[in-house]
Amino acid sequence: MTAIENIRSLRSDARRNREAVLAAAKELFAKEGLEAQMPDVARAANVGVGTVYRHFPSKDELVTALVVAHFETLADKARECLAMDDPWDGISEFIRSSAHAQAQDRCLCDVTTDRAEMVAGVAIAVGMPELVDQLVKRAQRAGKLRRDLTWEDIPTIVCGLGTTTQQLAGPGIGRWPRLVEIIIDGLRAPGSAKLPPPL
Amino acid sequence: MTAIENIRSLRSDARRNREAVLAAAKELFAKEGLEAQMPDVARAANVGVGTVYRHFPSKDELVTALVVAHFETLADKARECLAMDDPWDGISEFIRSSAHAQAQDRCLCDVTTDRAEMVAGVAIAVGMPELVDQLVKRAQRAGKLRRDLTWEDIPTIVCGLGTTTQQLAGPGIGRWPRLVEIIIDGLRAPGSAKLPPPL
DNA sequence: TAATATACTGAATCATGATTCCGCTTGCAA
DNA sequence: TTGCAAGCGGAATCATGATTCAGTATATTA
Repeated sequence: MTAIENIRSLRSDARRNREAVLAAAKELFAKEGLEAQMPDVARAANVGVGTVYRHFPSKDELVTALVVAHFETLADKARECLAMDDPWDGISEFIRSSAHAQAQDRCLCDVTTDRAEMVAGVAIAVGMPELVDQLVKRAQRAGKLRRDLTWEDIPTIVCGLGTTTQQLAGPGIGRWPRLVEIIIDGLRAPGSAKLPPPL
Repeated sequence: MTAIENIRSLRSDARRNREAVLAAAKELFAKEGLEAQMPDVARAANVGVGTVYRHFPSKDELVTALVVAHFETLADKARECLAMDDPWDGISEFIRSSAHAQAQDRCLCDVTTDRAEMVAGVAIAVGMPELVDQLVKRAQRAGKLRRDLTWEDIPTIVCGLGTTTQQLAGPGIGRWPRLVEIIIDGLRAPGSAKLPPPL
């Protein structure tokens, strides 16, 4: 059930292959979403299907591994944002960067829809809720963020933006980062500074 | 390729069955998304699989029929909103109601991701772009809506909100309509009226 | 009400993709 | 340098779910 236990104990070639599979999977799933096929992952990693399965007993486990990696990175980003001087820059930057990550990874989008519980579990495991809550509270204390926002609203906003932003991109590609900014701007506390009305 | 041509020319039982299939499909797909299975649709409609296929040559066509129905309704809603006295009430109400519709229909969410071109085609066919553009321009002329918004931004916002709103609902169910309001509020033109800061 | 074109049913068939499995390699400890 | 446990490859197998089709039923119409 569980994937290979201790990576250190792996034979050198096995370790190498494992990395190759993860890298290939990350890229392929990002591009094609959950639809990406195991044989293709194997091919992309220059490895047989069997090898993929040796390291990740099922497609699900492989996907989960990717999600875990993503959230670990995201948690780092959150800590980084928490350390920024300006609390507003903190959350806004966090939202911005997670939305971008989401928008660049089709699999992440699919997964928040089709494997919601798994994703929630991973997010909790890396301490996301606390981190985001801190980002939110901090910005609110500073009077920069709308008071009626909860940390739970953040993933919803991020996923929503990232997800559709990516799909509907076809016609208006390049326009979506702007949309992210618009939404972020809309989250400011009513009184707080706002860019002057454009044009 | 095309489904049954002239509904009028159908035998009475055929017409009845067709309706039953559509109704069953609408409900089932809304609940289970694109994953819903044809045999289940048949069962739900009290009909054999063969009958489903007689009316809709493929799952794709069935789904398309549902999407068309949805957009026809949405276009009506848009026209209705265009007729409202206050231009701001117009788009905001339109956004609100489409987001809700989206949030209530898992299939709609799947489809905007997996069949983006088809959806775009249908939307264009019912005249959505023009309608939304009018809603946007009208509100902007009245100074109520951010000037940096394009009609293309609206579907992105609506789909994003609706989609994730629905999935991540588990924990914070009941909180999502509020989120829609927050986003809508963020779309106001910088100067225009805004509710006083809550609490 | 008889003839027949329409429609219906659902078991059987197909297609797609995940997963297994077994004979062959290869890193590495002795 | 050997021995062999750990790994590998990839054709074969399974599972799932869409789609077909041959036999049967029923509106319709003359």
